[in-house]
Amino acid sequence: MPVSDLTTSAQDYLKLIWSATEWSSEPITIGAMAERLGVTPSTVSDGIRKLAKQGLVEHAPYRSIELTPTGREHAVTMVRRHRLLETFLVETLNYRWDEVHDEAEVLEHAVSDTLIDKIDTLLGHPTRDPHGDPIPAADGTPHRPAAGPLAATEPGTNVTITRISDANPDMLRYFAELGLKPDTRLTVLGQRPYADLTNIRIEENGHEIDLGSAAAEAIWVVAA
Amino acid sequence: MPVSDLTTSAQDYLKLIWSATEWSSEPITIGAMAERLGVTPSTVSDGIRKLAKQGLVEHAPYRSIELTPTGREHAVTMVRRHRLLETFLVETLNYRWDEVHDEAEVLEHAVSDTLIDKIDTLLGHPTRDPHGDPIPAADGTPHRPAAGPLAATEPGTNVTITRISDANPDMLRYFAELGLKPDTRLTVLGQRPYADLTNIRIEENGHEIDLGSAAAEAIWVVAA
DNA sequence: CATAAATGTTAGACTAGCCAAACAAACATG
DNA sequence: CATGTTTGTTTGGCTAGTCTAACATTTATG
Repeated sequence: MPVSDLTTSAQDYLKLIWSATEWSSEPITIGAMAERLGVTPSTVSDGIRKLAKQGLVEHAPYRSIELTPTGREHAVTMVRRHRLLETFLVETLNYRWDEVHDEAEVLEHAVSDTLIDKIDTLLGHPTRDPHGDPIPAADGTPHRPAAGPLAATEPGTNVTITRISDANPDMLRYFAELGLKPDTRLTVLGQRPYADLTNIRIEENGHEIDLGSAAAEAIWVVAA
Repeated sequence: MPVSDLTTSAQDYLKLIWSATEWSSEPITIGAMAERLGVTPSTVSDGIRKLAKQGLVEHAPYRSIELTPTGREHAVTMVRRHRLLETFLVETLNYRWDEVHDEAEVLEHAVSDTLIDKIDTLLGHPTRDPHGDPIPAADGTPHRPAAGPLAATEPGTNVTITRISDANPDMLRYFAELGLKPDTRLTVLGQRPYADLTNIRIEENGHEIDLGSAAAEAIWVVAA
């Protein structure tokens, strides 16, 4: 069964479950899903039960949610669509990287596999989207760089930004103004846990700034 | 209310009603709509009643269907979306002109106004789609060339193809093989109404061929 | 370790789109 | 111009997604 035979909400559920374990590894809860999708927990509970009946997730009532191999395949397909679309919107249609998330969120349910292939070809098989997130290959193999959040990086370390969460467009605009984007090099000057601040220097322009914890959690880095 | 607030089926209904009067001028019937949309008449009857309640169509039971000004505005927006998307798929993503109809049919419900504007800009504000159909401007003004179907053209006339109906992809592929596309010049050699055949010469390559009535109705021409 | 708080599930109701079958109006023709 | 055929409408039923409110289970804590 192709992914396009799933309802759009089933596609959203699978993608969300997969995304939750892309960077952390704690499985997502019904409540957290409801929160992210903007629906009530009862809706998600019901939806998950239907996905389980279709063999796309494993779920015993009141217990955790796991993707089956088939479910994971569909989820990765949706993530691939989303990230290729984001890249396409930026590269080909002159969108800014902070504008593409919502547009891709809708388009990913409407595009055909043919269109995705054409985009992939036109862009030369890109491996990262505009926020630095890896684009899974057509065969579904993901590649997860050994990155961690800026908030958890030791002071004194030289790092390179790998990815920036695209969840909050306002935050993305702020990062863009500061010159923070994938591949930007930073030095972590200090962590002040009680103030929830991370102090960094941006090597490209020498600016020293403080980031709150929401920001320092959204930026993922690897040692330079 | 923006067009994106309508359900996708409402968008389809409005577009279809508008399209029915683009080239002919007989208003469409419930039955014809059902046929084109692949649903039963009862579904359409119900849908039209809802559109009337929203002030998008005028419809007294058992009588004809007319778009209100608001309804027409939304319909033209959808036609504009469809034709710009078709053009974009051909120009930017290397689709063939016979492949784009179905893809655009789905995408037109998912794209934002912003995306349509970006496409329009990228393509340099095109005025015709790959099949020769006029693309309504953003302000909704359509432009309808003084064209008529090839089937109704006097023998001996020199004509230029203005548009080719995109309803049937197989037919489009056949036309493409013959070299029939917008701006191709033809001479109508004869009309044989009882055999339902139109005999033409393609000026570009000198070929003389017969077209059945379905084909000769799908090709619209103007005197050269 | 019993109980309260947090979390998840079920039940019943609503909307939108669709269908089949029963019904109503309009139209076409003998 | 009356009647039968064609066309359109209504009714009741189905699915999918959503909600609220009632209920059940798990977890955390006093």
